[in-house]
Amino acid sequence: MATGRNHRPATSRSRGIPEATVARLPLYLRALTALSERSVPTVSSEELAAAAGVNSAKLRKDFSYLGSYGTRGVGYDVEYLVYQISRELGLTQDWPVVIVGIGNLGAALANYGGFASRGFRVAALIDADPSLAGKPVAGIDVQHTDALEQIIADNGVSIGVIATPAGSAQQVCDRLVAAGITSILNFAPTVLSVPEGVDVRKVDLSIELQILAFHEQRKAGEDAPEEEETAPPAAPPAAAVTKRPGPGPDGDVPAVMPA
Amino acid sequence: MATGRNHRPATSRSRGIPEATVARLPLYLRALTALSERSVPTVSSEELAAAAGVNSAKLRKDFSYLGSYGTRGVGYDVEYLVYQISRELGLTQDWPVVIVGIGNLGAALANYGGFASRGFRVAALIDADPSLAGKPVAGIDVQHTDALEQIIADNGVSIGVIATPAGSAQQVCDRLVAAGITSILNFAPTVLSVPEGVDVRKVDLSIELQILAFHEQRKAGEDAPEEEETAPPAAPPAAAVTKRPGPGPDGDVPAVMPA
DNA sequence: ATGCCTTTGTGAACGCGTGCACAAAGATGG
DNA sequence: CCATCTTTGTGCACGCGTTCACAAAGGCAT
Ligand SMILES: NC(=O)c1ccc[n+]([C@@H]2O[C@H](COP(=O)([O-])OP(=O)(O)OC[C@H]3O[C@@H](n4cnc5c(N)ncnc54)[C@H](O)[C@@H]3O)[C@@H](O)[C@H]2O)c1
Ligand SMILES: NC(=O)c1ccc[n+]([C@@H]2O[C@H](COP(=O)([O-])OP(=O)(O)OC[C@H]3O[C@@H](n4cnc5c(N)ncnc54)[C@H](O)[C@@H]3O)[C@@H](O)[C@H]2O)c1
Repeated sequence: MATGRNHRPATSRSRGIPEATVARLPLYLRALTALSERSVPTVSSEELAAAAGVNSAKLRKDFSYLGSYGTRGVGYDVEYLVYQISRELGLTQDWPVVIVGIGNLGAALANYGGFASRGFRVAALIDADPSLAGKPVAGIDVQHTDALEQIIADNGVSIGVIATPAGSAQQVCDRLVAAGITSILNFAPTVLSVPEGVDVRKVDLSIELQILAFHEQRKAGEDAPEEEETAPPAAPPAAAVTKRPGPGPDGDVPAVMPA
Repeated sequence: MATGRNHRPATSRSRGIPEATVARLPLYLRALTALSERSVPTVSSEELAAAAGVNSAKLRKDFSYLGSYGTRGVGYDVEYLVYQISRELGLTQDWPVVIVGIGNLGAALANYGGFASRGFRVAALIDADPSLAGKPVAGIDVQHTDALEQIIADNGVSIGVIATPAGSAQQVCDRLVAAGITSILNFAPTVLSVPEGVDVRKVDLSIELQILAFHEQRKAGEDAPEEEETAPPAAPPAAAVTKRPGPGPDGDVPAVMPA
């Protein structure tokens, strides 16, 4: 996932809904919404699971955390389930969101229609660049960072999106938190440190690609076991390479430099 | 994660590196690169773990899967570790990447500098819109979808990025796979079905926000324990007769998929 | 060399998530 | 009302991931 991972350890479970289940609820909701638009009245766990790309047993267990909303022998009422999941996710209310850093990515996010379609409303676009201030992006005037605190307070914003360069991310984060933001979606490739009670999720394209590259390399290595490294293994750390776990993934073993 | 979760179950483990560890290696690599640029020679697991935002024991265990690259009493050699992780992730070679769908998001991705900084090279930008063909984005001419297969074959591309609307994603995916792509990063809000051996990771902004909203709602609920449901819970499933719910319950989400 | 101090590497315990498999529940038909 | 069939809801087992805690390893000073 492109999704953040380390969330909250296990402070107090929110009424018994596992984090892994919460992460899948939007997936189910999307599939259910599609069914709803096709006026499908009911759906079985098997069908819905296929549409969401998960195991049917997992789906049923997930739903069991929400309550017994299905009918045995029939399935789940689509409309009813859409409502229940929406309510559980807090989508029956409107969530004003501020986007900070209106560059390439920030502008794309502002233009993204998928925002509004789920109860998220772009309350403001904020950038530190004075030349951007006042200019409209996606129909909303970009505002200067100076007004950040005021905007958040006036609109009761609790969710912020950071799309600034990595170097500014922590600073922006601190200001957002100080202003009352308690949930942050971070696109900058940095680890943000936040006080207790503030949720941070990160989206890091670079990490996703690197994970793909890892598996890609492994696939290639299986097909062609005879692979030679291009660059020399660099200098080992002085004289400390003591042991190696059996045969490495490929033949490359760093040369042990005699002390 | 914003990252996809369900990866490969346990087909054939890459000889000992857990998926969770692989997902953290880029994080370590980023922190190590920063240290390297500051010419820090060695780093302890405690320091590095803090920089990467993880538990130090976890970091040490992660590294133990790669081999014994540390020195007890001292720590890890930064340069050496950078190389080892880069090699493990397959970043010592160049990975040509194609981006399909050069709209708001695709253009932002094309302009993203973080691509090239890790060995990923944008080999081509592809879009179905004829009016885009030939126009330069981020210094690269957009090419029409017709040339997709040829581009992939000519450049030996194995990683593809999908940034088209959801409705086209599966179709684009199928073409990519048929052309030889074996790793896909999907930004479209759809479940892609791919044959065995093809890796898919998804980045879904909407899902991330919904997860944040869930926790946000819970925080609010804790502060105000006396909260009664605002909207009536809609009609229970009741009799599952051929009831066709015309106008859905008021709690129904708008849910309009952007075309 | 020897002893002390720091830090790694890892065994083991634990908790979470996943998936199987099935009993119970309800619908449906006779 | 009963039989049968479908599908839910879940008990249970298993494997993965996380974390603790500590012995071993190495550096460094004496
Ligand atoms: N573009 C992508 O596809 C992409 C992909 C993944 C990650 N990212 C990350 O997202 C972030 C933004 O990327 P981008 O391509 O849009 O960069 P960009 O340079 O185009 O935009 C950054 C914007 O942030 C503004 N900014 C800088 N400091 C600020 C501050 N302190 N307060 C408010 N605004 C500030 C700048 O004025 C600029 O408009 C970067 O951290 C990048 O690494 C981008
Ligand atoms: N913009 C965002 O911030 C954002 C965020 C999250 C997810 N997404 C998703 O990313 C995708 C792209 O978003 P966007 O805002 O860039 O949309 P967009 O409409 O601006 O761009 C889509 C592009 O894809 C091209 N396209 C359509 N069908 C194609 C096909 N079959 N083959 C090749 N190209 C095709 C279109 O010509 C267009 O240029 C969407 O699925 C969207 O839901 C976007």
